[in-house]
Amino acid sequence: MPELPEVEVTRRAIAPLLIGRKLEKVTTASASYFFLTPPATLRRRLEGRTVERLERHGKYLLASLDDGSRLLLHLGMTGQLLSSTAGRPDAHTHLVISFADRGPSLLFRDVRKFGKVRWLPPGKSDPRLDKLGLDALAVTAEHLFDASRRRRAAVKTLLLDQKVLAGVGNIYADEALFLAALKPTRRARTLTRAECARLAAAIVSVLEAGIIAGGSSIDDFVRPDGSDGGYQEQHQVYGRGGEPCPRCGGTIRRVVIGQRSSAYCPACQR
DNA sequence: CAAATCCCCTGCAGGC
DNA sequence: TGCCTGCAGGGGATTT
Repeated sequence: MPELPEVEVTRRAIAPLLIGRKLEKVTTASASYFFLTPPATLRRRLEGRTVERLERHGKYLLASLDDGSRLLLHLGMTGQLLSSTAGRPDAHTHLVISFADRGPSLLFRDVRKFGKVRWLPPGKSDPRLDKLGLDALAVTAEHLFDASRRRRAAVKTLLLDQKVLAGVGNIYADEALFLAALKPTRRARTLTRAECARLAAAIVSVLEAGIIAGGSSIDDFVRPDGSDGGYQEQHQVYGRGGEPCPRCGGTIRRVVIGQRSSAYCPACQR
């Protein structure tokens, strides 16, 4: 499932596929939950435009076009942005963008349709973007400490709240909490400044390692060239409930926190 | 404001 | 073999 590292890996890979190229033809699937902007409007607004920049905000991608408008993309659970050199469009391909230079096209596939695409007129933003908290790569101990003071909820819930921290999802939350030796069920407001410092460092560490490894390829994530990321091989606890803890050998426990499965070592994480 | 719940969607694993 | 159920989960909307 795409989180900050997977979105960043995707951004870096598709930036050269988008920037400076003129969008010639946009092909869309039928209207669905996926399209926040109706397909016909999307085609009309995009065709003929040139992409100038491609930025990441948390788990969102934002492409700036040459008329001042912007294209907002979210990969949801199973979204993939692919070069046409990596595969043909199929029943799960909702968007195909071809370019005036006749080079490789860009495909947006998403099996579960939790992904989103929206065209933003010049000068207009989107509440989804406006609500985002600090980018997770820039997290600090102070930020976590301040944000957690009024929170009775589990620290893991805090990490998953995109209004607090933008980019962390279920995998990297579990991995960061393991690295910081903090139990995911700990009440956020009970964290000390020292623990917040450990947690902030752990978050940055696992996210950067995830980017370097090319993301975590579980479920559907693949890189835009079709290759798998490698970070799943470095997962210490995520998806490993019942297996031995890599640090102490005890058994990793699986619990549900805020409707999400979580894995942690009861001995190592307090 | 925080927190809990439901829902969108599809593929797959497990049970019988 | 095949049907049915439950589960995975980002995040918005709604309710408490």
